[in-house]
Amino acid sequence: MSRKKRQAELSERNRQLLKLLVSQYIEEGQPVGSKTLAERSGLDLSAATIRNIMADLEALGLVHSPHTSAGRVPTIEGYRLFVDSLLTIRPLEPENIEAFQRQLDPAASTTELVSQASEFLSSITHLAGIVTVPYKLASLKMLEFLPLSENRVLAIIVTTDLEVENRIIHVQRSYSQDELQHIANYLNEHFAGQDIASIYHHLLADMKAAREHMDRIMRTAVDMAEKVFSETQTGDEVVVAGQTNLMDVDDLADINKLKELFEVFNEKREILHLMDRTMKAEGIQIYLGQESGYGAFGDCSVVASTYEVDGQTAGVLAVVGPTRMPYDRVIPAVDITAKILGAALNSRK
Amino acid sequence: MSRKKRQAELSERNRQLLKLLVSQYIEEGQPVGSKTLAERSGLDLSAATIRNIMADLEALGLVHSPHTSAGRVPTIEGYRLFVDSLLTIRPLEPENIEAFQRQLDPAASTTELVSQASEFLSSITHLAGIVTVPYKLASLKMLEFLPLSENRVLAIIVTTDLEVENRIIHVQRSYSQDELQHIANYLNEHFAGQDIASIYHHLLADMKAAREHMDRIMRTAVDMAEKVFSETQTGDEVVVAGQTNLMDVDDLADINKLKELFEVFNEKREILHLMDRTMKAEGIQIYLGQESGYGAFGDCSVVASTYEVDGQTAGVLAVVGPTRMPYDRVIPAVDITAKILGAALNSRK
DNA sequence: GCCTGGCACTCTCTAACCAGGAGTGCCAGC
DNA sequence: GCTGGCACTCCTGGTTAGAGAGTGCCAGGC
Repeated sequence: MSRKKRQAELSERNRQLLKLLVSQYIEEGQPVGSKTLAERSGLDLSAATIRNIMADLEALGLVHSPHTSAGRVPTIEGYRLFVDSLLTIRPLEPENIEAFQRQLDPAASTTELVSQASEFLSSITHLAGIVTVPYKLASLKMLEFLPLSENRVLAIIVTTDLEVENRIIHVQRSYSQDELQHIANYLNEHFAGQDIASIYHHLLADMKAAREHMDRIMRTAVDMAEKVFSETQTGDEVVVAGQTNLMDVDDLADINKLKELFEVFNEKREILHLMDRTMKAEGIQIYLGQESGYGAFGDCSVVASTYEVDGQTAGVLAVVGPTRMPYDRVIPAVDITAKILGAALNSRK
Repeated sequence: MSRKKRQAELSERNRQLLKLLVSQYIEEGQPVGSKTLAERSGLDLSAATIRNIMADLEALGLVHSPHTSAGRVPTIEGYRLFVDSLLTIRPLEPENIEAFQRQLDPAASTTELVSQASEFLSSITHLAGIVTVPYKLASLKMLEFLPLSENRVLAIIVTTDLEVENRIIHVQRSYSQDELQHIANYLNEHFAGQDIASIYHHLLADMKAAREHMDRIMRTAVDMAEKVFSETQTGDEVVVAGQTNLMDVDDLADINKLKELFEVFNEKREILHLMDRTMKAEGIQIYLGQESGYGAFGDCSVVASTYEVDGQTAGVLAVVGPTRMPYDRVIPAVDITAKILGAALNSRK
């Protein structure tokens, strides 16, 4: 009895049938029955045989039928096997890629590039696109302090990627414009051109080593810089585009589910978590349904990839859609977008 | 025949009945019939009499029945009359107001305050809140230029409301850091402390008058300032909160309608249009359904109000929800939020 | 002239029912 | 190991019937 094969090997033929079944289901959204499968397999097998095979696949937990007399639908495990080893990629049309490349303005700021990438992802897949802004990738161009009332100072940080960030920091006493200028000059001399991340670490070393030899102003300079850059570390921004595309997806017709999902997008916390996990991996990651570990992603899956700047992974970009999404298109879309975004960010160094 | 009354006066009794009908419908969401109305009117009239009156109201176009044997539902005109002259306001609980006031951080930046206001609106009404960031309200604290490659200059504008804006402007030739410093000094001397709007107008006058007497550097200073501030004029930012609340509203169950609506929120153009119209009016404006003139607002209505800073209308805030929304709560919510936001912005001058 | 109870009528809503169709599992035979 | 055949299950769509809600109109009363 083939039923005994259990976890054991899956014959090439059965793998092909599973592949067909999953693609078919992804396309039509309907449970697929033995007859259709027999017709389209090109394997010259009868429906009855297919039925036997299906029973095997079901025993392996790869497919399941919603009720006795419906066709089969892939399970999460079925999808897993499909995306991991059965899928044939359908590359994007060069026109689309070129259009995207043309549209990217090399003079634009980082956030703009990121949001263009997110838009592109969502428009090409008709799903939701997510891109995190690059993590501490920029280096410092200029630092500036402005006195505010009551021991507060406004710090303005301009980075080489043309972002301007501002933070209000609280200090021990109030400083005059001149003092602050002095401090800023000192810090600019030392840190301009360095990348933000290493400034933070460099700085700590400096501080401990040289503290004795500094005058009071220099010490406060160091203290202030620490405050400024420790906050800057948290690069928790993420740009979501095309959420509304998900409202067309009939697998996500349940308004309440959809609401939960949208709230996750707004909250951004869970998203960041997931993006963070992706950061640590390599290449394209696919989180199928509940696999992601977030309840609200019920029938949703995520195709994510890191992107690189300067040879280092700088951020993550992803597409969110129903588990029943055209992976053969979405995967290359994510892949190419990651490469192009990385290149665009790189070219501006 | 009372049917002849047409546009003529509406007896006090009939007005009361309309009021009851509308409130009842807003609460229950079901067409309301003569029997319920007779019971709750407190007027000691029989259902049959009510029916006659309803027929009159229908002839006046204030109510209409979805089909022969359903109760009556208010028309847009019916709602109009209701909100304009029948409604009894139910003020917010002081606890809620105080909680909001406590939560507003006077040290926060303008955008933060605005988005807190938007959050508050949406949480108190369980609908979507919209707040525009104040229009040219701030005055200039400091201006700074940084040279970029290829005739581009990064301008950083810090305003007294602690916003930091940056623009990339294109210039005729490239300038050195020193030249730019020079220019910035000149502009800061002249414009620091002035409000952004009047700088733009002031400046134009200056330019025309004094151009002859300036050296070349000063002239370019003026040119650059013009570029910077002309772009700054467009204060087209708007903060939307609680969109997802609208997904619970059963009047908006149609996913496609909802999608259109969400896209309007994302686009922001139409929203800004509407907010702009509100800017020009005074007090609370209510746009019922199609009245707003925007198709996507099909079954939605908007309760909007300007808010003032420094005695001048500075921006608009609004609640968007189904036309069948509890106006008696939403109106005071919008009203009080406008006042509190205005006060909070004012206190930071 | 206004209000009322009564009555017939209309329309929606729900449940129930009944094919028709699709797909299955199992079996016996090749 | 594959196949056709067959009985069975379950969903689907359309139809029907009855209940319920509300109406419009009418005739009669104050």
